[in-house]
Amino acid sequence: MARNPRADLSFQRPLTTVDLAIFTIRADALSVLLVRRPDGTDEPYPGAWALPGGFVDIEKDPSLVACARRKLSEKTAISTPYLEQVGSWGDNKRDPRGWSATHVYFALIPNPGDAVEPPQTTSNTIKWEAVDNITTRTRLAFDHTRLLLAALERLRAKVEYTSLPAFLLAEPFTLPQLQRVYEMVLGRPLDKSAFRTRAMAADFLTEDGLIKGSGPRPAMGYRLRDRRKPAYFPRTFSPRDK
Amino acid sequence: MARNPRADLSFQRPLTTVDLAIFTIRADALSVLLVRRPDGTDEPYPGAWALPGGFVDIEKDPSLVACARRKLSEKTAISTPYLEQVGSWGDNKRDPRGWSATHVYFALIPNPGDAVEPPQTTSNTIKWEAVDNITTRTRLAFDHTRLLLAALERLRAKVEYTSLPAFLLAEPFTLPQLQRVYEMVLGRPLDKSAFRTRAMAADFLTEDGLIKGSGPRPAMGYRLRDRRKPAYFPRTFSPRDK
DNA sequence: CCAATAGTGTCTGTTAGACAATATACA
DNA sequence: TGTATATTGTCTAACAGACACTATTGG
Repeated sequence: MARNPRADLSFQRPLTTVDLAIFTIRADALSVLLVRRPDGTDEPYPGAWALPGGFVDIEKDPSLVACARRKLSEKTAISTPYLEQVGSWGDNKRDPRGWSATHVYFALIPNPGDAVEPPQTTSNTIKWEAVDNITTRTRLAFDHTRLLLAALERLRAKVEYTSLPAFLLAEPFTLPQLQRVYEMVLGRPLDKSAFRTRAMAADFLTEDGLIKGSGPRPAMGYRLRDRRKPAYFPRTFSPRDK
Repeated sequence: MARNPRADLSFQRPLTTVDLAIFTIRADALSVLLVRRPDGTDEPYPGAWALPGGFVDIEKDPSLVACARRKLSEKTAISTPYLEQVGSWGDNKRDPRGWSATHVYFALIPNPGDAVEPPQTTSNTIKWEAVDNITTRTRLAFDHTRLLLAALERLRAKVEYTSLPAFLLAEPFTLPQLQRVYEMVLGRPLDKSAFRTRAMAADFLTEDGLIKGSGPRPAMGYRLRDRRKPAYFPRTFSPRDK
């Protein structure tokens, strides 16, 4: 009934975009990929840093997730990341070009080396930024600061009770490496023994031989049992004194 | 850069809709509001049951949430529900009228009595359906079965560790009533003593005088300390034998 | 043998769950 | 007083966190 008067579909449609928060570990810190907005007088936020993303192309993109994957591969050449939707944001203010709604995803990729920063990108159109440098006072294009903080909040919340950080490491990795990633994302130290107990109990790792040279004593290397989805712990991490 | 060739915004835009899973407790069961699609040859799924929702009206709706609230109040006359976004779904198949993306919210409202079913709606254009009757074989319009199951999954997941079910009760309510709601949503019994301990420890209730007549011994009535957002428990419910 | 990191063992406080016991209303 | 429900108390197993201890490498 509410749709009847508009069955002709002639009314104005909102702009539809997909934006991505692509996380990885770089320089011993959780980092996110930013791209520079193009210059040009008819472009909003020219030259500003933004999350990678853009309009849904209804010719090229069969779905929102496909659109997210396309934009991800355009920027990183990573084809099998962990990808999860954060949510959507839409109003008449966030884009000066008109009423727009964006669908936000976050991706976790292993430390990408140079796969993400081909030579020409030293021409500062793309960069990794440590998330600790992102605050509400950060000036990203559009409302991307807000979107990024929401993605970060989601990530940190789930890290408390899932194996998500494993997707930020290249395989094989060691348990001490994995623990360091947890600590970087959460911003607090974790007990070694408790961490190992939890990780093994969650049963999402398979042994893959000792890794030498990483320190005085070689550590066991592990691979993920299932790279598609994380394992869930029965409880969250929580310090005793809390 | 990816936006440059389209700076004119002349490309085709997806259809943008908002759909709602409005939950309440009815007839001692968790239920969801369904509306009947209008008849008419130019309407998709004529006469089929669907989640309430529809196109975003960029004239009337300043934002997606505002759009969700508008559609909610059109159907239920409830103005202060608990409202949470579930996510968004979009592809070229889900709506026969074209590439469409929908933003899905779920709402929790107290048992509404007749506020939701005014006299004329006995003309079967709107109904409450127990969620236990919803399966993947249910035939709702569009992909609404999938959307509803996602909303239900989200609700059930959060009920394990939040006070969300309290939003399904009219205030004041008793702890046994609240426990029954938890059990209805989760589909399993909970231990009385453990439930009370958790609820009181979470500190989201305020006493509101004894409620007589609900049984042999009157129970304490409670109100929510904050009707805007739920409390979070430190752990999930979990039976010992699991 | 020492330093450094990997990995394990032990202890203890907390707490959820099971279940028993008590409290309070109405008939 | 009896019955039904509300509310509290007790016991125990599980387990996270703290922290000490052992293991294994290179120098």
